[in-house]
Amino acid sequence: MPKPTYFHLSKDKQETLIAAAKREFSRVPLHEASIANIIKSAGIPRGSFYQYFEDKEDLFYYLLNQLAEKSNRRFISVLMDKNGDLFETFIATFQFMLEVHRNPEHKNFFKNVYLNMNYKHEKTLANNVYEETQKTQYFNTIKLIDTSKLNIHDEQELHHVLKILMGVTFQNLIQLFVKEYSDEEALENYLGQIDLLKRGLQKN
Amino acid sequence: MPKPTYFHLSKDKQETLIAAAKREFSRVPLHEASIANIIKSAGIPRGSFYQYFEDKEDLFYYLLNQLAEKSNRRFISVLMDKNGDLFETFIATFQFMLEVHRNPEHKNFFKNVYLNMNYKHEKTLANNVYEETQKTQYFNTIKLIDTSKLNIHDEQELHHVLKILMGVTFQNLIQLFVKEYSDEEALENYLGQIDLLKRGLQKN
DNA sequence: TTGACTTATGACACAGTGTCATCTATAATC
DNA sequence: GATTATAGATGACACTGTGTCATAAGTCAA
Repeated sequence: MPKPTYFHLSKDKQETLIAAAKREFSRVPLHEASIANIIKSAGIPRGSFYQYFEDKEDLFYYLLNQLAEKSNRRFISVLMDKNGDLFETFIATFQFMLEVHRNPEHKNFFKNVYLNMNYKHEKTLANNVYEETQKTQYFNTIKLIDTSKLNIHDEQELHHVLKILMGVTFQNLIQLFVKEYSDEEALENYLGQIDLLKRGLQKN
Repeated sequence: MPKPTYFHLSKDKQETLIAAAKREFSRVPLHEASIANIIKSAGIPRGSFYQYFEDKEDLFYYLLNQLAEKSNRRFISVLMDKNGDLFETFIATFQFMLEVHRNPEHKNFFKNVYLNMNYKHEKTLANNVYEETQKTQYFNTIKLIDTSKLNIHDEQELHHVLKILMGVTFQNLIQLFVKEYSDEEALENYLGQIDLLKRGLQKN
């Protein structure tokens, strides 16, 4: 999290900084990004940067979290629209992600995020809110799921299902950038995998 | 790949270098590792390093690939032992991985690999051989799979199944380090997820 | 006006990278 | 055996980037 000083800045200055950061993180992935570029682009001195953030990563994950929050709020609202149908929700979310990632404003940023997706990135994208509210958020979300359509016996298995769906979804988003799939190809692959997951991998 | 000069070195010197690299990559993940430490530990001058490798990453992926090759050869031999049963093979491989990762010789190296697992790491671990032989390798492997037990209709779906199983397996290995699970807990979770995958996530 | 506190600033020390001119060893040719 | 060509070794150096810190500048309450 940014230091308190950052939050004392005017909304204007905050946004200038975030915009500069996004520009740099769209140019190159986190580990290649340079603070020098961000401050030059934001027009602030080096010392100031360290008044606001611990380091590069602090800023990056703050930015990523902001974007993730939007997606997660959307995920929840879709889940409600679809009356708790988890598969429909994941598919609609995947389609929405395809749109977001095609948007020039976000394209390169997400490309750099997904091609360098690691545990910490994924966790940030998957958990929208900071620690205190995390558990509550999780329980609120799973309460919305219609478990009657799922082949599960307990909450543990529901958790497994979410893990699997999340994993497959991220994997497919990564492939989108790696293989440079068209939206149609990407969706076709994703639907194929979701379908396999639904009906089971083993012949009965 | 290392430069030709590296392969002209004596086996002895090659191993010294690899050992030094492994030491450094066990200490910290790739992006925090320093060439300065590796050369100090291997006792070679800085200039020599660049005679042998493009950069840090070149050395890292060469090392990771070496270890991955071992695992993949093992995967294939297990697949044959299990008469092409993909689920049994993945489970046995997962168990073997638990053992490998508990081994002090490898533990910290793999911890750094898995906690910073990204697309490129995963690809290296999943494809044992360098480009020329990759496709052949893949086709040889899938020929060993007993597809009669799988709920699939074509090769495309077989590919999906492999993607899904790989993804879930890596996810669980990452969790092993993130959550610091015991081997028993890790295996229980993995078996739970594989079981769900086999029987399908949707109630029929 | 003063003191206490917060924020701003850029020079600086430090760490690490990749290159290159120069030296050394080894092999090939006459 | 002398000479030339080729490959390899070496470490000083230029460069890029990080995080810190002493100092300056605001801000606000008493």
